Amino acid sequence: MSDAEWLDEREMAAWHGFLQASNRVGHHLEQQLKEDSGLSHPQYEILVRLGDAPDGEIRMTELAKSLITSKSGLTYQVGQLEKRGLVRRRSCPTDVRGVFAVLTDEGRRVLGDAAPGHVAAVREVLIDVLDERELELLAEGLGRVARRLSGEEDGADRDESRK
Amino acid sequence: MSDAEWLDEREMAAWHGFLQASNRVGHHLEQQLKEDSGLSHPQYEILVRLGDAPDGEIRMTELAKSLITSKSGLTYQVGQLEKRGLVRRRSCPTDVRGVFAVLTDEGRRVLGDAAPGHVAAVREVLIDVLDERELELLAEGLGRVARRLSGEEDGADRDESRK
DNA sequence: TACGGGTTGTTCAAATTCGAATCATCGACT
DNA sequence: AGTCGATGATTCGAATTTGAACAACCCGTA
Repeated sequence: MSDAEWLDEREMAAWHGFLQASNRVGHHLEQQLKEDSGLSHPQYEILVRLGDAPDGEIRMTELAKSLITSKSGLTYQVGQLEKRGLVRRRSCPTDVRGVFAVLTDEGRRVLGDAAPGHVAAVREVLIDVLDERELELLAEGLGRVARRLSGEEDGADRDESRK
Repeated sequence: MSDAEWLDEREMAAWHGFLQASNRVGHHLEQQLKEDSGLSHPQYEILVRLGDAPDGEIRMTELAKSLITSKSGLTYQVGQLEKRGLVRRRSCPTDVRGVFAVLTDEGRRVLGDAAPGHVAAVREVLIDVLDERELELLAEGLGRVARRLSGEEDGADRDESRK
């Protein structure tokens, strides 16, 4: 790992690009979603997970872990979605404490309506701006970065660099 | 550009990786900063910009544009920093409406204290996880992505549906 | 000089986020 | 069964973000 204490030209460019892209892309998509579907990005993500899940239902905690929000944040957002009738709560039969978030028909419909536009936006601002090579390495590299931080130590690769 | 309407395997991986990495990295660094320096990431970024600027001062609006926050958000954060004595406000001599945010000596000191740890964290979670090639393409690709969204139309190329 | 459109920064209310505290329950172990 | 530590989800308050509304001001132009 290069020189401690500072970043060289290229490292700086990568970091800056990453930071800027994160913010701008996030912002842009937030707008796009809210404008086109009246959904916030967190809400959209919740619907997507539920849409992919078998029976369209997932336990709250599991949902919170797959997303980035805190548990309380999820409680809030699911509450919002419930108000709009896009999601329903169902208590878990085998564990009284447990709660499933369930995608309603209406929720599935709204998700279906929102998805194409969102995907198009993602393509427009990110995917189509990158070439094959970049896309490939982005997926690989950032995937690794994300995995590192989620498991915190999934031992994926024994890279000794202790910290 | 592949098939409209959806993302193929690799595109999906790139998008997902990007999204996850953005969130996780952002979160992680937020924690690191707050823990080590008592600064939020937005606050740290304000200090950095001011630190790089000549005389350590920048006009509010310009600062808001370089960051991602709204004008009111900046007003709030600068207010917070002012409370801690890290930043001072100075009204612009040539424009009564104008306000400069100025880095104080204390602010410069705090920034100096915070920077090494933050850089180390950035290196740990992002830079050192990527290899040379990835770093190169990340800088280039994401730089392009960010530039696209900031200028909104830097004349790169006419953006018809046909990217 | 006076006009009018655009700028500058702040204030305000509403929405969202987080973390700590809370409450009830689960599960393993004695 | 009975106890104890961990877990699931919510509630609460504090901090933050945003957009709209606002007040004051700049400047080019007639």
